[in-house]
Amino acid sequence: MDDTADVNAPEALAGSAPLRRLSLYEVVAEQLREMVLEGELLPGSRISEKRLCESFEVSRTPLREALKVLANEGLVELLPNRGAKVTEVDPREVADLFEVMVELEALSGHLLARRAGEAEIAELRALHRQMLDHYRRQERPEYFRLNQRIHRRLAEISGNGVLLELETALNLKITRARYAANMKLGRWDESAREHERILDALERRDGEALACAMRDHMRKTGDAVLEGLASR
Amino acid sequence: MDDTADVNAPEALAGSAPLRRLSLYEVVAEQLREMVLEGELLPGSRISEKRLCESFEVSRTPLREALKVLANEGLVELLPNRGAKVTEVDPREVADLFEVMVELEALSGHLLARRAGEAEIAELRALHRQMLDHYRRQERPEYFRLNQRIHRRLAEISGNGVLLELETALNLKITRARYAANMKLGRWDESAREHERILDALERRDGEALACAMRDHMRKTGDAVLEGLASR
DNA sequence: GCTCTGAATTTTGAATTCAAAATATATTAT
DNA sequence: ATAATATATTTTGAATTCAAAATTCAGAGC
Repeated sequence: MDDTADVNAPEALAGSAPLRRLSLYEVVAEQLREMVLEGELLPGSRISEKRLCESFEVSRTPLREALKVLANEGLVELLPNRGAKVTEVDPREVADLFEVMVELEALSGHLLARRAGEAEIAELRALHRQMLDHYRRQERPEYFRLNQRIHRRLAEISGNGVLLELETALNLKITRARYAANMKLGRWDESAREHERILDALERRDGEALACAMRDHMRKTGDAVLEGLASR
Repeated sequence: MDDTADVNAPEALAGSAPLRRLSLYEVVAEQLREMVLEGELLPGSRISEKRLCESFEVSRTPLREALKVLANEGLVELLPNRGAKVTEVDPREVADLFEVMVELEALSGHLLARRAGEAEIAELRALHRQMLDHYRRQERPEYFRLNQRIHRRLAEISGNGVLLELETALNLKITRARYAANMKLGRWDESAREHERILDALERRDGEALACAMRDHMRKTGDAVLEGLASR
């Protein structure tokens, strides 16, 4: 307990400080989240508090608080008196997840057709065009990023805060399932065409068509992920 | 730090111990949850850690862990460096809540019609009859309890774990909104008739009708709660 | 040789302590 | 008397400490 020199490293994130009123446990939670999502911490593996404390250079208090947050998000499991483990990706649960997500997307579609402003539709169209550019240039990471951003924007513009929260939360698990299925993004072309359909319906403000398009898109994504999970 | 005699009170919950491997923070979280739901801690009020620690007779560590859990459930808000406050009941958010819940109920209905076993349908019918008994005898608390139990059972039997979790989580906030609207249960008669419709559709295994009935029931509940909230 | 029992060690749960931020109070100058 | 600043107190954030539970490992018994 004495070989590491500086226990407190206050110069850790010095330099630019736009707004860093972040509690320590929030920083740790975000790091952990990423590690779990990207598979750096493998599903099913036990989490040693000591190891993580050392790697993050924080005490156990904020780490344990962060673990509680992650547990509520369903990324880790807290076993009584025996620490935490990363939750397994259960295909059954993933199926349930998509079954719900599909309906949330449909609701989103109905709301969007009613509530989206002209400016917002234009913004989405612009994002869509950008994404297509990346598609043509085969720039996967950028494509993926824009894809995510469009979906988030759609949820935001539907104007229902609860819906946005739920979609965000479920999307966490979906992202994880994707990684687990070794398909950070599958179905480039198909997916792009489905997005086209979504944008079209939105511009026509055809709620029913939009709901169907979004529902379909999510359903197909789900099928692909589940297939990927099955063939491991 | 000296007037209270025993800091550690190990004889707190002695006696019956069917299984008590409950972490302290879980117990505290459950207590807090109840206090917030029942309005014992008023919306908007600041939470003093010291006061609560003393009243619960625990140290700040488990209390703070519990607060983090409640924050994720949306019952309290964590302000950086200035503690926690009970979240306000925002009619706008409650409206969003029901907008989503209505669709989740519809999904639940579709799944139920497909997946419920005969035995489970019989069980639900039995619970329904019991509830009607309490209705006839005007036993409000028992009626309310059965009502809740039926809804939970419906969610369970629909066989989608994610759906069950979401409905449970959202139901927390709905319960809180009900209390805030001073209507622990409104619409006895209407509600009973709607339940009748639900049971009928389920016994006929008419997915469409069941989804409609459940959707309607939730929508009407929402309208009533929102009306109650508006007239405060 | 294997299993079961029982210490020694490690790991977790919870209380306490220390430090920093925020709030309240007092003091002084205008 | 009021307002602004400085100081004291309280309250929160995070590290440390202490105790209890679980795990590991050794040895005895079969």
